[in-house]
Amino acid sequence: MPSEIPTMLDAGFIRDNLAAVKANCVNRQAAHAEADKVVEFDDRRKKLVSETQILQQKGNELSKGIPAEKDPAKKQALIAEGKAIREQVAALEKELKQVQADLHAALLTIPNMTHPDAPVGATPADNKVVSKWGVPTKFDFVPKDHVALAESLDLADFEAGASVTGQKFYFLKNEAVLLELALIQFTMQKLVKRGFTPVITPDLARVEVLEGIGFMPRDPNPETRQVYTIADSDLCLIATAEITLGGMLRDQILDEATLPRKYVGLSHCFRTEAGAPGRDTKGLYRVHQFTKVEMFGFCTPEQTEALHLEILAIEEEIFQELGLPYHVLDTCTGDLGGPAYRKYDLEAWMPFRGELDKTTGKPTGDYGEVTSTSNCTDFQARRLNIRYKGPNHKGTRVVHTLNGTAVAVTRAMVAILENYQQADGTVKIPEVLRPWVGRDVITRK
RNA sequence: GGAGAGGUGGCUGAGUGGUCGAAAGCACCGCUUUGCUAAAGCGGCGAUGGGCCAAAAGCCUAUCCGGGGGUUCGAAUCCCCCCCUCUCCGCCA
Repeated sequence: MPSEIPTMLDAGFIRDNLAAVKANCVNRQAAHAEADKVVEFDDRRKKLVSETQILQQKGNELSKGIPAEKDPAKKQALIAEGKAIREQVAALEKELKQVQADLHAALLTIPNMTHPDAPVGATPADNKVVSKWGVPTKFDFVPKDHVALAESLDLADFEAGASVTGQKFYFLKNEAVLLELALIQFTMQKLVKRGFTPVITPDLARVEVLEGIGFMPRDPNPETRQVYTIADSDLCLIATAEITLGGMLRDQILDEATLPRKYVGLSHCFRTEAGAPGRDTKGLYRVHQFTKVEMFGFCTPEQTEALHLEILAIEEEIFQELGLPYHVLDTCTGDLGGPAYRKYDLEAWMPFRGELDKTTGKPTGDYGEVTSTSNCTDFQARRLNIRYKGPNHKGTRVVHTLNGTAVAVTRAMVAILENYQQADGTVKIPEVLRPWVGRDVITRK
């Protein structure tokens, strides 16, 4: 058979664990998941495959005999018979192709399985706080939000961003520029010391790579499509370096001795923010383009849990060293994306998020997502066709992939500006960034 | 962007219509020989799907020579489209 279309979950796995898969789909709020269809299509596929193979075998044997046949009449008869077989095979293959396409479409509706300890729940409200660090910042003066700070300290130009590119684009200026570069340096240096290989990735990638990671760039509806596509090409602007870092090793067979492989990638990220119209319209919290340093790991199933916790620990360390209060959420089943087996979100304290206080009319402050880390097990690697070979098993096995944000610059900047502001309107620079920013405080020009 | 060359197993590389999944070499694994090392000899060594088997081992079978389509009883080999790499030229940060 022509090589199978790589699938997200393995159809055989779904067949063998149908009840568990269906229960998981319910927990994941995947109402449109078609697990039964997967089994049905896969049955038909198998049947067609073996029918085709029997015919092909017949045809192969026949062909083999033709050169030896000396009698011209008999030879012609054999050729005619071969022709008939070829036509039957072609018909079966056409049918098979359709079934494979149906199967693939059904498979796309099935999310990854879920870590047994992940909280079961429907909405973000069911995410479970698993740890907390620091104390939400209190001010003994009237604080400003980061937009006001950026304006008074001349750190960003949102009007110019809107004018040149559009709403939710921005120019960074002055210390904000140095802050971005400092955040990159701070995290890169840390990760390199931890054995991560630094990478600067392309900011664009092919549609197939996006799909392999779990994005849906072919979403025909521009109202819901999450990524920007480049006209007249099969390229998209990447939404995260997870896409390019995962794609980096696609179609490769890795040596088990080289696992786990850990990379830290720098890229720009582009997001249409479809489905979030009117949310967080001001400032840097939700923007169409930002810079991000991303961790990405390839490992064996045995290593996957430890690597996930390692990535989470690094994310926590980064925010501890930045001195930003945060908590960590264990993402509930209903809030996990398709590819994630388990996901932790790290949310930093942001004084200007949250509900408006009814008496003062001012925000009460809330935690806002700054980084996250997902263990995608073999979900992405199966589609990207990334496998490994080792001495203790025959053939190849699919690797596991994990990702985590080291720093998403704009979100970190929101947290820094708002938490580090002082009564005189200046903003202190977190200690660990000072060597790269080159100063201790951001002051009025 | 223009002209040319080329994409074959982990690597090098032969193969231009039929016992070719593919010579040979390297690498790798096993065995033998040899004070050790080294070397030599012999053997093994691709992926994916399907089937047999309780399962593993093993066996059988189909498909895969950059990707897709076509011609043919039969394609690595012929034709078309696409992608990629290399060389030269042009352009350019």
